[in-house]
Amino acid sequence: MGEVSNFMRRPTSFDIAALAGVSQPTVSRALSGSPAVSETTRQRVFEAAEALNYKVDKNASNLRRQASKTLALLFFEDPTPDDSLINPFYLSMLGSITRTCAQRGYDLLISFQQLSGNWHVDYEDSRKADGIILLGYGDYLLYRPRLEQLIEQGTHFVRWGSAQAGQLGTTIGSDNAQGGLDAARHLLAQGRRRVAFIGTASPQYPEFLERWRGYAAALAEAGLTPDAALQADAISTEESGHDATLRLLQAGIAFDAIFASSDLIAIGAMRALGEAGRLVPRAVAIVGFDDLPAASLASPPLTTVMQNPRRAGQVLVETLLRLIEGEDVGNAVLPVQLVVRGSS
Amino acid sequence: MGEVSNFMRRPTSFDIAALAGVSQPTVSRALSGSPAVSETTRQRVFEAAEALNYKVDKNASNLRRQASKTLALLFFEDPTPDDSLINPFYLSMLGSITRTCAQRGYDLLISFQQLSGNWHVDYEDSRKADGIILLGYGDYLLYRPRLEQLIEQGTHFVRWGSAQAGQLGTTIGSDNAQGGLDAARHLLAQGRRRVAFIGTASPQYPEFLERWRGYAAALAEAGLTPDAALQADAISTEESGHDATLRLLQAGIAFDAIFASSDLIAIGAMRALGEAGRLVPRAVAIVGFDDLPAASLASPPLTTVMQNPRRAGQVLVETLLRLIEGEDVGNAVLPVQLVVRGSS
DNA sequence: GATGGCCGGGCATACGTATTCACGTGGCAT
DNA sequence: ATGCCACGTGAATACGTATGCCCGGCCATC
Repeated sequence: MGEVSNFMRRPTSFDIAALAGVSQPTVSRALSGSPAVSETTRQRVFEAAEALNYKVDKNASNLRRQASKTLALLFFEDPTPDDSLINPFYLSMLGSITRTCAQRGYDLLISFQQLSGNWHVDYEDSRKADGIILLGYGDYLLYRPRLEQLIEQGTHFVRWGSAQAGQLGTTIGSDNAQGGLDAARHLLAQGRRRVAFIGTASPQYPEFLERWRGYAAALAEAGLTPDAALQADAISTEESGHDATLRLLQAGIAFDAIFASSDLIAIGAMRALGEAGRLVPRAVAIVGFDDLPAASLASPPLTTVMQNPRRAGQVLVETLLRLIEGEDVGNAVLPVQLVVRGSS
Repeated sequence: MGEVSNFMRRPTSFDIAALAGVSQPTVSRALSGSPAVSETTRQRVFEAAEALNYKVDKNASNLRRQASKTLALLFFEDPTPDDSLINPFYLSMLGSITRTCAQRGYDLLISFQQLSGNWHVDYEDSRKADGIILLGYGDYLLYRPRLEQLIEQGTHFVRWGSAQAGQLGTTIGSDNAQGGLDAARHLLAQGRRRVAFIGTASPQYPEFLERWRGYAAALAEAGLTPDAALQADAISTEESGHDATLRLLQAGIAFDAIFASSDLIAIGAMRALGEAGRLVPRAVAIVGFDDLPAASLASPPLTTVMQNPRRAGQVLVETLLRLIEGEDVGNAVLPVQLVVRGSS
């Protein structure tokens, strides 16, 4: 009884209207919770929709409303041309972002982009998304022109990055300077005096630069000045951290601590130290940045500056939604927290 | 010159038509590469579209074509009610899935679902997606009714799971039995005779069950029979693996090897062994399953059965697309590979 | 009992593209 | 010169929902 043929085409709002004995517009109003429809009518409509297993056609709905109730998340992977090496920190944001989206009634489109390629960020242009979230440690100089383009087109977007003044677009980021300060202070408080910095202090990577600034400020507090010989360039991969540390070791530079600008770098550094027979933390104390899951699994467990990916995802989504609603929102800086473990 | 007012509404295909001196349908045909339009006309249309920075409105396009060129990816998280603990193995599939989608011209919607909640898989019903990918180690008994529902509705979907006969829906999965066989054979070849199994051999978790079967087969080859005392239940978390191992230790069961049914379990087991002062691999050799990034970072580095997430993602997407196109496709079993490291 | 206001709901239309159908044009063969 | 066909294109319409406008009826007020 009541069995609906599988070969019948999908029901439309007209079918519901007919079954409920109302007009199609009333169906639309009832289902979208318009106050213009009485409770009894709404009830009838809901029952009819239930009976026919009716679902609003989002394409038609979006077309009419000129909004998609969807956000797009764009990951940028740096120059890793092969694939699959996604920064775990971003991945752990992902959960939080999708959840916040869902909670606010938005769907989430996801896409990986090569930073180099001309990313046709068509998502908002083609009305598939109402706004865009940009994620990726990347070379800011490559980013910048694209951001200008987005701004010019009036696209709604937020970035994860260094929320300093002068950044293009609305930017959410951790308090990198504070993190660098905390990390270096901690190492200095352990009596370390030759603290190496592995990462880069170039404006190409504003987040790393901020971390370096915090590090430099901590040194200054202790009456020290940054020593260029104690700094080794690395991007945020385990390999790069390993190689940079190796260069320091081979150059014969004396150091008793390392502040690595990311956990992946720190893990690579620990591997290099291990290979060289330098004990952690006895000979070299080490602090990372991010608090990846792998940080607590390393041996010894890695002291690190924790970023809060859950909070980060929430703030990104909420800021973007406010932007879409036309609010005038500013950048946001999220607190970080030093987590002391065995490596320091 | 040629500056377009920012206040002009988005251009439509009519605007392009007017500029190119053709009709709107011709614009549609030209842009979608229809052979029914001459090359010179196509050229004019492309130039006009370029000039006005025109982008096809996907909502209108999808509505008309009755297809969205979008897939939906559903992650299921087991009973972790808090959040953010996503199985890293799935995350590394994610990259491959999005890339394969992009390559085939599909967008990807993503969503996290609580296995317990009544997941509204409206994506295909509401025409937001043409098909669905289901991902998640989950209690199969909870899954099953939902799968039945999906099948009944005629939804196009593929699952990652145990691709054994009797599974509902098209299923892609690793060769779990072979992996278990390889892992246990390897341990036995090292001369170990008391090989514990940490995981579960219940039909609720068919993938773990398959791994157990491989393990049991290897024991049989060596003339041994599985000893129930050597098996400890665990789900795929570090915590659960730790606790299960602790139970074995406290029960005073003698064992000289562990086959853990996932890397997270293995890492937890190694922590428990470490706390108990049992050396790995001297006292206890251990093999995991998955080859998470963390596996090679553990100390000692974890021997494990590698699943190939890149290949997995590709096969999932390609199978789903063939399903959508009406092809009659079967399950697929992907090969695994034992990676021997320091823990065994 | 008449009138004004209000509420619920119907009519018509807009959203922007894809597709069907039909038409005109040119070339070729008869 | 005429008929046929193929090819390129335009006119019209379909897709399914949301919304502005308007109308009819009900209740309250006088």
